[in-house]
This record gives sequence, C-alpha cells and structure tokens, in this order.
Amino acid sequence: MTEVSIPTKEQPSKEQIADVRAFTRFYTRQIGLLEERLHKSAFSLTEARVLYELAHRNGLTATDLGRDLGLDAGYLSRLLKKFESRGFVTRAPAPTDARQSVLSITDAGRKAFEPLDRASREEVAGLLGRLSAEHREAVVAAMQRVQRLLGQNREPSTPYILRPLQVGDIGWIIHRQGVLYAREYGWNESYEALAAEILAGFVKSFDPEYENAWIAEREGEVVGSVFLMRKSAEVAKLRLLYVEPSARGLGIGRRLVDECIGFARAKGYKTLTLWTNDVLVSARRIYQAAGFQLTGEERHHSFGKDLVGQTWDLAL
Amino acid sequence: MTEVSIPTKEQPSKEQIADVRAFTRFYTRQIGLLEERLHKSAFSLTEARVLYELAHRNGLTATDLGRDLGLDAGYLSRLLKKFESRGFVTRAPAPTDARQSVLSITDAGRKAFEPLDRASREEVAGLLGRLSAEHREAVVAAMQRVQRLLGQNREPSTPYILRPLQVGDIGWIIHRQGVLYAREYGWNESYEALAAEILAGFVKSFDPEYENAWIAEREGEVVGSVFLMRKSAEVAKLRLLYVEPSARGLGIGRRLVDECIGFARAKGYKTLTLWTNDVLVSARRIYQAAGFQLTGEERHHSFGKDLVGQTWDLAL
DNA sequence: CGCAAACAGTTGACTGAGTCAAGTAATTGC
DNA sequence: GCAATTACTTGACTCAGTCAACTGTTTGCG
Repeated sequence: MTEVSIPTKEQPSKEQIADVRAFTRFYTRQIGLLEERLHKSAFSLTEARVLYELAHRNGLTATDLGRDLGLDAGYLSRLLKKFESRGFVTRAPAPTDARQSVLSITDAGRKAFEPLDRASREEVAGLLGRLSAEHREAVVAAMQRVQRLLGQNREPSTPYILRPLQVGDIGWIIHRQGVLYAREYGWNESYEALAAEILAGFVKSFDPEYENAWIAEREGEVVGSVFLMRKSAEVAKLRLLYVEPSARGLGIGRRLVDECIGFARAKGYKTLTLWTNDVLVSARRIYQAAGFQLTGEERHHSFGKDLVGQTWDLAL
Repeated sequence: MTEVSIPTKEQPSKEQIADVRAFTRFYTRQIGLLEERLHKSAFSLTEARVLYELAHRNGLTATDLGRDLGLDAGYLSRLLKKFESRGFVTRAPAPTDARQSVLSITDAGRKAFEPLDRASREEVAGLLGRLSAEHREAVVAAMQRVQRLLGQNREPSTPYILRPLQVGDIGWIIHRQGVLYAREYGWNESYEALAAEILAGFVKSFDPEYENAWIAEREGEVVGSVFLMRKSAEVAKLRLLYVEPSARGLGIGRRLVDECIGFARAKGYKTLTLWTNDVLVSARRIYQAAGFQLTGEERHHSFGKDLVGQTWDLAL
C-alpha cells in the first residue's frame, strides 16, 4: 500500500530492483536451507528436479526437460542414461520426430523418488509449521502472486469468472476504487466515501428479486465489479462499474455491462440508466458500444475536482 | 481472498505445502535464469554472494558469512584467502576474539565487484521491465511479504506506526473487518455494510477539529484502526476499533484506544462512549483496562447472529 | 526436389565448486 | 584448570556441470 514517490511508468525504480535482488538473495538462502537435508540422499538436486518433473508430467522429451529446468543437454543425456540403466526411466521413440524420445518414469523410479519427495514435503511443512495459520496463508498467497505475475504462462486458462457478492467484496471494491481513482484522476477521499455509502445501501436494502451484483474474479483475485440497483419498477440503475488496470483489455467491462443489461431485461425493467463522469473514457466507450445514449450532462465539483457528470440511458 | 475449505489451525495443509514447493521450483529456475549471464563473469555465484555481503555489511567475520550464506567453512576460508591475495579483502584481528578476523572489502574489491553488481541489476531490471508498472509494484510487494513473513528477523525495528487516514483506508478497513468477523464469528455481510455506512458518514461529515482517525501501519500494511466521532459537544464516540490477528499482542489496540482518550480529553469532551458486542472479548479487555464502565447491555439479532450488545462509557 | 541450416540427442574431455575430515589455536563452561 | 567447543585452516577428493565435436533427423527455402 505504500505509494511510490515518483511514479515510474516505464522503467523499474532503483528501489524495486534492490528489493527484488534482496528477495532473490533471501530465497537463494532459503532454497539452500530446504535442500541441505536433501542432498544427503541418493540423488543430487538436479536429479531430484528431473525426477520430479518426470513424476508429475507426461510425454516429456529430453529437450523439454533441459529447457524447463535450464540444464545442459549433455549433462541431461548422461543423467537420463543413468536413470534408464537403473530402471527408473524408459524411453519410447517419439511418434512425430525420430530424433526425440518420450520419457516416462517407471514404478521403480517413483518408488526411488518417494523418500526424497516426502523429505522435501516434510522440510516445507517444517518451514510453514513455524508460522501461525494466518501467516501461513499469507505467505502462500504472496508466493502464488509472485509466481503468477512473473510466470511466463501469462494467460491463465480461464481469463476470469463472474460470481455473486461475498463477504469482504464491498470493502475491497471501495478500497480499490478509492485508490485507483485517486491515482488516475486525483480524486480525493470523498469518492471513496461515496462508494462506501452506495454499497452500504445496496447491501442493506438488497432485493435479490430485482437487484444483483457481479464480481469478476481472476485467479482468486477480484478484478472487476458492477452493481444493478432498482430505482423504480421501470428503471434500473447500473452503478460502480470498474475493472482493475491489470485486467483491462479482456472484455471484462463489456461483459459486466452485458450481464446487467440481460438481468434488467429479464426482470422487466424498461430503462437502464447510469451516471458517470466524462473523464472515465474507457467506461464511456463500453456504454456507447452497448447502446446507451447520453441524456444529460452537468458540471459539478466533486471529489476535489471540477468534473462533468453524464447520465446515460438504455431503452430495454 | 479464497477461503480455505477446512481451516487448519495447527498443521500446514497438503495444498499449502504443494504450493510452496511449486514456488520454490519456480524460483529456483528463476534464479538460474538470472544467474545465467552472471556466471560468465570473473566470479562464481558464491564469490559474488560473498562480495555482495562484504560490500553491504561491516564488521563481518568468516563465521558470520558462512552462517548467513550457508557455506562450508573450509571452502570459505580458501575463498577469502584468494580474495585477500588479489587485494579485494583485508583481514584485521578481531578485538574480542583472537581466533576471528574482521573482514572488510577494499576499494579494489568494490571496483572488481561493480561490473558484476551492475550486470545483476540490469538482469533484474530486464525481468521487471517486461511487466506493467502495476504488476511490477505488485510483484515487489508480494516478494517483500514473503520475505518478511518467512524471515527470521521476526521483529521489525519499528513494530508499528500510527498515521492519519489516507485514500483507500476506509475501503480496506471495511474489507478486513468484514472478512475477519465473518471468519471469526460467522457474521454475515450486513456487518460489512454497517462498517461501510459508518465510515462513509465519517468521511462525509468529518470535522477535523473534533474528530479523528488513527491507522496503525506495520511495514507498509494497515494492521489496525480506530475512529473517534463527535456525538455531541460533550460526548465523543469511539468506533470500529480493530487489530489484525497477525499484529495482535503488540499493544496496538491499547495504543489506539489511548490515542482516542487523549484526543477526546484535549478537545474538551466530558464522556467517551462506545458500543460493542460481548463476543469481542479481547476488545472488551482493552476497554476495561482503559477504565471504561459497562453502562448498558441489550440482546439483538444482527449480522446473522444472536448477540449481546454492550455500551461502555468513560468519564474524561 | 534437393540441400543448407537448425535441431535432438550423444559422447569425450575437462574443471572447479563444494565436501569432508583432520588439525591448530583460542575461548568457554563448569 | 581442564574438557568441550569454537574459529579457522589445510589436504585430499569427487562429482555436478560445461564445452565442443559428432551423428542422425527435420525444417526451410530457392
């Protein structure tokens, strides 16, 4: 939550680089500690890594292994030969390419790997066991975050899911909108307060028959949301549409608006209305594309800025 | 934000262990990639680590280095001898223990290390440079989180600081309280809505002359908060006291209440009042210790539970 | 098609990072 | 005051990992 003094758009800051290096040093040591016990076993660290991959993935070739683990081809070749001679691994000619063989681990290989695998699990369990349940959860979540952000598998298999509101969501959305609009448009804390007021009212008077909320979640994180509220029997209001900057470009905003429109139609509303500000350009594009018409504009001073408020309506 | 299906209080779950191991494998590879270029330099990885430590810390002995980097004493001894013969390092007899020497890096050592250091920085800059500014910030924050939680330096130098309200705080506090009380006491989303309503009102009608908020922050994270609101010229109300489970036991709750009391006295209030529920045991202890008296109790059904509300007053 | 370039994997020849055990001198603990 | 421990050194070794040269196969392109 610390705000960087000089927001660097393009280049990583010195502090960020230093922090990452500090983490790398730290984790290098951590890995060293975790492996200390293991390298007394029958397998070297690299052998263990290779066995692990073979045990957990199918249809691997030597090239795959070398690429994914960063190993020298020659070294790997010998290593596999040793495994084959001990009966831990078998090679089958690859159907498509006669140069390659498909590797698979044998039962004997799994059996030989098991103690090592268990030792590794115990080692990690010991590390985590020292922490409270709270901290343990937090560590795992943070690791996943690092891995996901740094990982090359940039596109998750499911780009996002929509789900109903849960406890914790409205606070999170208030927080993120507050921070985001402060950063992007310089709005002050009164916007955050407005979001809090709207959402408090939404939950308090929530009518599941005529109202709804959609939360976009991506890999366990909230990345967008929208709320549909009943204004009258004929008019529904779309409120607080937002998409995380990191999740933009996936069509989440459009999808959220479409869900609102579909729900409003199904519930028999005649009009879907919304209020926004002209500075929110990307949101406006979504509204326009969805068929909303601008029906009113007015200048106002809110959130510490001079703004132009806009009302958009969609006939359902 | 994913809720664990079966909350394990004592032992790390299989999933957590698997996740940590996955991360370790991932980062092992990552470190390998970062070092690929470096090991073409004049120094081995271990030599670089030793030089790094020497360049950034003072008064190190060989034992310190061996312990912190996990190196064999014999290997380290030879390594230092080599550095000494090249004029990168000097040894001075340790004042307290004639067996030890205090190591220090020379200017020549720094100079020899510099290209390596720069290459490492560039490598990391390259890694981070592929990310958007958003993602970059998130990665660094998550790494720091892992390091802090896993690091042995359990106690930060400043256990916590108090600061005024910032944009983003109220949403964050609503979120955390919602999640926390749902988890600990099974309260439903209406508590979160109540918190949102209270805080929206606080910000909207905030009178800095007679009202205040204190946020407890620890290593850049919000770990507690309290709000003081004006009820009348003579009565102030303390609201929404909370401390993160991970930061309990540091006296943060007590400190927040004390700040409220001091502020209320300074502003000439005659009474400080608050409303709580009897299930919030640790909060009650703080109020009692601070001299609050229980002045009323009533049963109510709120937040999906049968509760006993309590009013506590303190004469100022 | 045909041929050069690239690729998958193998093998030989190294090297140097890291280990292990035994030893010295100083310090600590009882 | 003496045994146990600690800080460091040294000798002897090994094995993980590198590099380059080679075989057979596939790909790309005129």
